Amino acid sequence: MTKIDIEALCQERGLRITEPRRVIARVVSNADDHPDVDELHRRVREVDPGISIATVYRTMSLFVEAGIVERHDFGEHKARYEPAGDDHHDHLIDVETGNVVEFFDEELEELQKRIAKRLGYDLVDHRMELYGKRKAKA
Amino acid sequence: MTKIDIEALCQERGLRITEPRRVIARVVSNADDHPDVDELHRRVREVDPGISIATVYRTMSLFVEAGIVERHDFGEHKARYEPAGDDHHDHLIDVETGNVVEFFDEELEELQKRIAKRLGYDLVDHRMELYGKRKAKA
DNA sequence: GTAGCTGCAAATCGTTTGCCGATCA
DNA sequence: TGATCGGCAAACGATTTGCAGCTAC
Repeated sequence: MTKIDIEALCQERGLRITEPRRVIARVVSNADDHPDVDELHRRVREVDPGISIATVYRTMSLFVEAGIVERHDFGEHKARYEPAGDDHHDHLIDVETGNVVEFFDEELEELQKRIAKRLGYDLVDHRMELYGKRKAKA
Repeated sequence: MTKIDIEALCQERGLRITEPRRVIARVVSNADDHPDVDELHRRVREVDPGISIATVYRTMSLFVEAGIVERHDFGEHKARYEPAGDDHHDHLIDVETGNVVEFFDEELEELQKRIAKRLGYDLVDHRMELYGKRKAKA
């Protein structure tokens, strides 16, 4: 989905543009789901079987720091990633299938800020996941 | 805070009431913060230095399953616990001190259900944490 | 007495890191 | 060429588990 511009990314931080980084960037860019590291590694190896999982970890950290990828923790004790768009959104996880549905709700965003404020804090970040069961089709 | 009735708990599931369980129950009951396993273990050992961390883990799982303790993951990659009251609440974590503030907001609860519904799901559970920075005192 | 518990240490799982040869600017 | 990289395997931190002895019932 979101194209990752490694060239620019590396340029502006004096990093090298290497084959592994190119491949990993492409894989993440193409992901329209929320793959974990193993899944990313699997996809990466389809392109270049020599890339190690350590490199996937290192590169993902790089991307997260650069702000072009978001790391999530959906309570499975392992990281899941998605390309960071400019659109903020939260997640609803289907408890039966593990599927992740993205959503955005302005009212929710506002409410959160208001709650933080009421408690004497400025909202810096938030984590919000809904866990739901698909409603029976009517 | 919330008194844990191990006698009853063990009774109804055919478990033994042992010294370690008694001690751990007391420590958790007395906690008015959100201790992690190491902290629990430390407190437990003040009462009985022989209790191992494995037992703390095992017993906490027991309590969580029994629904008398809640396990949280505030994004530190380790569990934090609190006695489960009948009052549901969410958490705001002070990003500077790590302090946890509990809060409840009816509007928020409603909104979450509404959002899930809108997406075609019945809300089963939710996780919501606000991360805030204390506002400068006026 | 015996099934269930516990301590200990080893195993697991996701993730990080030290080392050293390989590679890109 | 020389600083970065990346592969490999060892290290790590939280948590779990196998085993063998202990204890509540």
